[in-house]
Amino acid sequence: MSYSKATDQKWQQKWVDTNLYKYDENAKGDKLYCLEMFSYPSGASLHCGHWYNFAPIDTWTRFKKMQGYNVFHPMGFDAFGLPAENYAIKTGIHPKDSTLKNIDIMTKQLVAMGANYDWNYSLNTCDEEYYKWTQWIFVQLYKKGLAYQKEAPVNWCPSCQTVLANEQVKDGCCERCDTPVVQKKMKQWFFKITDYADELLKDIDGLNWPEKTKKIQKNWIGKSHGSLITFDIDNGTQLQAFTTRADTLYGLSYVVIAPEHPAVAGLTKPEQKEAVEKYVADAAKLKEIDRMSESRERTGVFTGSYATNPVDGRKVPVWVADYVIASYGTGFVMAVPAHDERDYDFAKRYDLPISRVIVDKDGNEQPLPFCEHGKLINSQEFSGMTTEEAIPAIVAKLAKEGKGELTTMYRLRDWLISRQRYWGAPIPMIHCPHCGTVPVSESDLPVKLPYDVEFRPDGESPLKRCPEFMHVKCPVCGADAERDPDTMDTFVDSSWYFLRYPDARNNKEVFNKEKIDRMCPIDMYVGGQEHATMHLLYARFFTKALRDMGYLDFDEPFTALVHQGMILGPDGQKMSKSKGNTINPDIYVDKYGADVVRLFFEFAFSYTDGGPWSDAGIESMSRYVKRVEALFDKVATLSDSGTEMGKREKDLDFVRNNTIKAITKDLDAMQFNTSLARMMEYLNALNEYVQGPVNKTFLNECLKTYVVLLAPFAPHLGEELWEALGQSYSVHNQPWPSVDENALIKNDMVIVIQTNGKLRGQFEVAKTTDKDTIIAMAKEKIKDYLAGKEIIKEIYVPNKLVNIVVKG
RNA sequence: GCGGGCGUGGUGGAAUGGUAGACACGUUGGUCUUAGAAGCCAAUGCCAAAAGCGUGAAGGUUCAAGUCCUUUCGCCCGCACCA
Repeated sequence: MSYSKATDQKWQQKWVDTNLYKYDENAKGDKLYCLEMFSYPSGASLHCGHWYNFAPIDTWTRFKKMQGYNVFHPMGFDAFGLPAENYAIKTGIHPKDSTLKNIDIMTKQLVAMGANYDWNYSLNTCDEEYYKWTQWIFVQLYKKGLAYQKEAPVNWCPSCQTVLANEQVKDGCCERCDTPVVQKKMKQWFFKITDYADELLKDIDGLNWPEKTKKIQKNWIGKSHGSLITFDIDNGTQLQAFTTRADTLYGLSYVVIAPEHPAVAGLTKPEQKEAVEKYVADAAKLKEIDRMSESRERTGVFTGSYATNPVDGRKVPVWVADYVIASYGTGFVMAVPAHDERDYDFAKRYDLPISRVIVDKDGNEQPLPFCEHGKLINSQEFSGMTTEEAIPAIVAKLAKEGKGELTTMYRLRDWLISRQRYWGAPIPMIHCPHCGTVPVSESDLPVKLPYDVEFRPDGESPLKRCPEFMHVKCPVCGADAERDPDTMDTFVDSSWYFLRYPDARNNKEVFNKEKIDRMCPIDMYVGGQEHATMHLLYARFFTKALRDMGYLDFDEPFTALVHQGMILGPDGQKMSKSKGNTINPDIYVDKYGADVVRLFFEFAFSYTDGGPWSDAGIESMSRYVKRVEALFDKVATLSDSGTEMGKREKDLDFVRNNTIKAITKDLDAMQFNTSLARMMEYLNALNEYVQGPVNKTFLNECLKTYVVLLAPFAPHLGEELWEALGQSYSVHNQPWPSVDENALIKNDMVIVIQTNGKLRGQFEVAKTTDKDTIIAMAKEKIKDYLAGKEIIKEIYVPNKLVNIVVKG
């Protein structure tokens, strides 16, 4: 026997011929919906990251199937997106053609991996049959008031030539291409995810997700408790400021408005006009990364206007300064230099008054700026109160005049989903000169993405240059109208794909409600951590919005979540073409077979950590496979020695059952590496057993157990060995072995001897031995250590150890 | 700055407060071979070794600490002018 790629092909064919992985929703067993994040059909082929995500989870789902779960495990493709479009611009190959070709290649490779997906449930987001429903959901969100258009300063990536969502900007740069992002004022479509901020935050606690990911989402949503305070401005208007420190209001020195704030022009007095306009224009030119820079000095200009402090009627100047962000809170803040670092710096720079109104808890004057909570001074009737007492008290006083309220603010902002690019789902909206913006009739969906389009990016959507696409009749009044030329962020496509899988061929509705409620939520979701604030947040929002519209009945899409680690290059660096340290798994599949590559990924690291690729590691798994085969070859030549079930057999049976027990537990927790370590130990025990006389019947049982345990890890080799044992197809339909607890009961136990916690020796005794005897035996064994020492205490941990506490 | 996480042999990595280093890789020696490779056998935390010392460092709790607590250093990640 010699496992190779040919073995893979033999069994892959048989699996297809026998429909082994066909999902039957009526099959018995508890439903288990397990999903890996679907992949983008990129250029060449499945890379190590895909393998590491998919192969171990394939093992896990096989294990769960053997345990009796009715496992639903589909796979699809996140097929829209910029890389295909950029590739098209470079090579002239149409995104649709390259994408469909890549999907075909990747599907073949997933089959070659030995994955157990039922392809009848597959989907692909660039398919009309799919994006029809993406557009349908957009229309439902629009009707529900959760999709709206707004002119706002947005993040613009000059390289990708499109706007980006906040979640797609990292350190002021485009998450995809690392180009510094600039702010641009544009009319764009948003999804009102902020309506769900509170629920998205609240429900995180109930999720079986990695704590870190939960924390990242909580921080991203960023709830903070504070107050809204209304200021009268001397131009007759009012402005609201959000603050967490209403207790410092008596220390107010000035107020600040963000340069992008629409009220800036109205506040600017004629004599300040030139300076303010220049400042606002300069701020607009700044790249996000420069504006965020810590080393930058805080600058601003006086608008000429004054605001009235609502608690004491004093007038304070209104400044415009870019240290205030238009999109957080109200874009207008009260400045208390004595108790805020930023305001302090600013006041120093522009020589604005600084007055202390907070002392520490003990009444001491701390150096300014003092930003901690404390006690109020110089604050009229509130003097002497603590920060915690003063905030509600001051807000209550303001509330009487309608000028204050306690409130919560979120960092989360609405999700900008328009993209000025071609390769995405068109936004199903029509702009009519008479009726305004109206949705496409549902019966007219999908709005098909035209094939022949000049998709060179120039800051405008390529679809704008396609008259056949743009010209349309208004669905309300029938007048000549225009389509929305933008396409949707591809994260929209992936925000609901997991809801489509169970009913992927439904052409009447987005999905059947009864079916989706039965199949969802997803019991186990596996994918990269980089989606913590993007995909995972958007998908939760979609689920809740669809629930509120009555299309489904659950609150959260992903009950449990696991992030696989990352596979690095052999040099320990992140794999990248520019570093030349990429590994193509195909080469190794050809040379060693898919099972060896699977085993390497599963054995080499703990799943959530990942680590560097290693040729030696692959080689070692190949040797393991050869050792397994060698054992089976050897046993085939052995004849029964006629031995009874003696000590050697009992010892082997112990290892067998111990292996079952350990692997059942470890695999459940996705600890593939330790599971395989147990398999190697079991193999070593079998090898030792076959050195001597064998009870062939018993040995065959042990080998059958071995193959059944191995099958989820190495599905092709598993079939081959199962066949070699003369068993009937398929090993993957075998039940997961159960532990014979009797076999784990040993007559003897090993007692460890310690003095003061230090190891001094060990011995074996019968399990029935009583405590006093064991302690006496232990003392006898280590009498040399005890000589001349005083015994203070004797500790016996049942069945485990004796610790003698000594002095001297 | 704030918030998380992680530091264990030459390497990847194991260890419900109870034998640290499972299982592998590598290395060394042996065996086989004309020779090499592969296999197989043995050894392998440090120290020549009895003893002793060992989980980034320093304290503490405990009969017993990689594991719990405090301080500290280093690395990684998330957020960051969020009012």
